[in-house]
Amino acid sequence: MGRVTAQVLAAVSSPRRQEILRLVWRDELAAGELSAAMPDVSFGAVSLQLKVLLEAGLVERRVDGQRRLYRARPEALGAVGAALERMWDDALWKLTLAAELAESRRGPRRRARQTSRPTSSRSTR
Amino acid sequence: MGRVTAQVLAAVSSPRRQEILRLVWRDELAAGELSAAMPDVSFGAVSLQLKVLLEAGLVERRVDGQRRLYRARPEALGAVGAALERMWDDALWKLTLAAELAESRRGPRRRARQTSRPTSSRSTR
DNA sequence: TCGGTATTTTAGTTTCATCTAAAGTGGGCC
DNA sequence: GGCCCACTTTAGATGAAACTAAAATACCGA
Repeated sequence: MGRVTAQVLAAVSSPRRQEILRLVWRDELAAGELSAAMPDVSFGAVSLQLKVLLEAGLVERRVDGQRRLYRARPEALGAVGAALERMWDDALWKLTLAAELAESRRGPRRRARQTSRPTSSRSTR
Repeated sequence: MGRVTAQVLAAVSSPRRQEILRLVWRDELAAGELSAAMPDVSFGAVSLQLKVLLEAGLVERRVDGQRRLYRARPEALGAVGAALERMWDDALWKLTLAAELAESRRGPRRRARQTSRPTSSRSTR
């Protein structure tokens, strides 16, 4: 099991990054697919959070053509990963997720999407 | 075992609060004794962090005369608590703590201590 | 080489956690 | 009451995290 360091705790403490981890916990997703699943933040913001997670060793990246596929590394999270899974299974958690994300917002409030939605690319690969 | 919520993760993610938790992990300490053990922050700052930990259920408070004794609640942290203990045992952690505390500082930089050091009160109780 | 798509990085903005200093609260003792 | 002591809370300051929009980079196919 991976060692839980202060860096790991810091990376996992952000609701936004928890959301990303949940989305790539079992299956890998392209950065754009992740971004599409989180309509309230820009692609750039997602990419920056992925970088944080990558540097903490909490996700791994695989190149596929022009796409970058991300997948969580649960083994890096050890006991904290199990705690996250329990959190996600918890019904109460689902009810409070939106509120927590809203609370955790620090940057400027969103006005419109940066780019037109990624056109559910199915062609590459 | 206590449930690890997003609030709990947020509370343990701060190096300053990790330091506090470590100090009251086994034995209870008065707020002033805690503050004396952390000479680089004011009494007020310690009190505020204790409040955060208290509200997250990670410490408990006991009144003793004019003193407030704090003790960690490891059971509230479940497996994450064990991860913390491992972190504290790690030699590398000790080397990086100071740096992380420095990095995590957000408020104004310290010039002098707010009050004269608590005079190692041994009389009450 | 060119154009399009996918992603990352940069530059600049906003919000909030953390801090300090000082004021406030409350217990204990004379 | 009046004083001191231990602690908490408030008001204000500061810096870093998280964000957006836009520019830069990377890869592919024609």
